[in-house]
Amino acid sequence: MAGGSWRLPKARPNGPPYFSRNQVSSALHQMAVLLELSGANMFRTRSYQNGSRLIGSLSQDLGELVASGELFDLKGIGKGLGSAISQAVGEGRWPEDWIRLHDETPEGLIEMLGIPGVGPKKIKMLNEELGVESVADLQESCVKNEVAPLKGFGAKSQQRILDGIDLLARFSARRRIDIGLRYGHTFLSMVEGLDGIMKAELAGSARRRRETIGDLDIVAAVQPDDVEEVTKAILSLKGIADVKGAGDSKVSVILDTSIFDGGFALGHLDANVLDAIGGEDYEQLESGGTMDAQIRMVPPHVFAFTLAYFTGSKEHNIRMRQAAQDRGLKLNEFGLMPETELTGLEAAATSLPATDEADIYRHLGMEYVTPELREDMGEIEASLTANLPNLMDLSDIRGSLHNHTLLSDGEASLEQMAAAAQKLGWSWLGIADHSPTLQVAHGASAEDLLSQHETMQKYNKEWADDGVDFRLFSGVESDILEDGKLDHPDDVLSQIDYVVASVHAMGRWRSRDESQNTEDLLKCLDHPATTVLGHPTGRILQGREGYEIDLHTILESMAEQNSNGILKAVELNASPYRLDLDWRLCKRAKELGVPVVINPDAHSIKGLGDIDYGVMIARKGWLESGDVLNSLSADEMNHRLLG
DNA sequence: GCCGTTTTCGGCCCGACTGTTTTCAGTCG
Repeated sequence: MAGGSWRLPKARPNGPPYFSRNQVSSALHQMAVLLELSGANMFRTRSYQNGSRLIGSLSQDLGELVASGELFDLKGIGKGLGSAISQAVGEGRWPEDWIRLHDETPEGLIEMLGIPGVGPKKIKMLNEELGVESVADLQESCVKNEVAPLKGFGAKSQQRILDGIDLLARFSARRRIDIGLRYGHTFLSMVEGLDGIMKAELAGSARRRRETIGDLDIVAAVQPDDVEEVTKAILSLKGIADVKGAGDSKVSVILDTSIFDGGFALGHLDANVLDAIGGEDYEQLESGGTMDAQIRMVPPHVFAFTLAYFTGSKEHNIRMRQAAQDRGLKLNEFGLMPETELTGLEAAATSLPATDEADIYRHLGMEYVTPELREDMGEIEASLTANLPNLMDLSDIRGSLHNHTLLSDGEASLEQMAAAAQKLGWSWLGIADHSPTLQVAHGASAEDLLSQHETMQKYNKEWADDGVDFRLFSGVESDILEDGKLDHPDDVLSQIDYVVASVHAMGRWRSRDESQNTEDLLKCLDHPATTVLGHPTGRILQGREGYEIDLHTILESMAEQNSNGILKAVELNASPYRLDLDWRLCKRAKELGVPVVINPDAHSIKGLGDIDYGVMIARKGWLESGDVLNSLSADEMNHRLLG
């Protein structure tokens, strides 16, 4: 969710519209959390949450929706939210009661929501009874034994809160997808190998390929008679640092890096990324990191239902349940059945059968929805009308445009990178080393750039003569300077094949507002040499927010140029630290007809492998092979770049 | 706060777990 700061977004100076989609979405999200803390009706809270999601994923222009009054036609926006948003966007003022609620709520209470087992009701009570206003206050109260005597609390609750605070302090709960999947696949293969496990699969956000993963969910099919033995076997597996609980159907553990035989290493990081995540200290944190995992054991005949349920998302599940209700059925983790007095596994005896998840969708008149798409972002409707995309996959990749060599801050030579790309089965590779302004990355001079271009031409000719289906394209990752200017003179840029234009001066860009940043990027994209917009928001996952930018406007402008036959592609930076373009906007780029190019931003041979994460996110963003430049042959790519 | 053709009130997805209770509230996914 957008935000980070818990103040209501500040109005632009020159409205209307005074607020962007992202800002309104962020304000609604903040309100939902604050309302929850104030003890408001949970359904009211949910309305704000739904509103936040809805506005955040709008493709239409919010200013126009407000001006025309069509805002009120959106399902989920009624009189209350509609007039609040209209006033904010039209006049630049948030409603008085929103401002008041912000002023009245200590920020520490929001932080307290992160403690496991502590929710809004308990926070409210702790605040009212003990005057607790922050995590630190709460810790102190627990130590002084003030919490246990409170009604509804007790000695165990108090200890659990203390443990939770400890956990919170050690590391924020979510991990990047590369780390999460390494833990997930390693642990899954260990569990799969145990006697009594008939089959097992990764569920949850890892299976949905979210960019960050909270904890691992594994669903396993086990005969009821074997559960006890299997539980024992799981608990004796390597890599388990702590056992949080082990019941009849669920084992909950904390994994640490001892699960990895060969130790745990990070790949090469560019200086910008290192800077954002706190340099070497972070590596320490990383190697000391842990990951929570839950294994749920169910009888084989309910496996598909449990897998679907724990794959989520929560929002997707809600829609699925409604679809079941529409057919007079009830859907839960045990089955899909007529309404009955029975509950749990007993009720499941009356369930329609499902050997896999596709059966569940089929019973509801839907096409199978691949896990990546289960976010309630239009997949339910597409599934009901048989309009789901035919998603791309790794085998569609034939090259990528944004990679580095020794010429700037890469670790491998041009020759090594080319050989590695060929080994991957690619038909082409684009090299885009840094431009001079980015001194921290040893940005290459114009002379060096052009000399490397010559070398590539020479290799290309040799390959062509030998009948080798491989070609290098020479580009540059140009910094975007003041006023949207590029970092080399036009006569240099015109000699190479393409330009990836990226923002690196994060300090300056983050200190400016959305409209200024957007304006500069639009100017840069108007430059005839600019082909690709690199890591469009500059975000580092778990590290820093990107600069503010109206990507909808940017993409619309790029769409217009493409429709005039001018290639302007948006990068999906595949580094697991970035995954920028965000998957939610991949779908928008596709709708607009803006080509996406998945780029590993490789600084080493190994770095090329990050393309995998890019493909995961591209799939999550509904992309088909025809939506990405990576699927083009070398000849087609040559034609798109050079006409 | 939103929704709706049995519309202006009474619903809003569902179940497990935990710790606190003596029949349940809060939290979580």
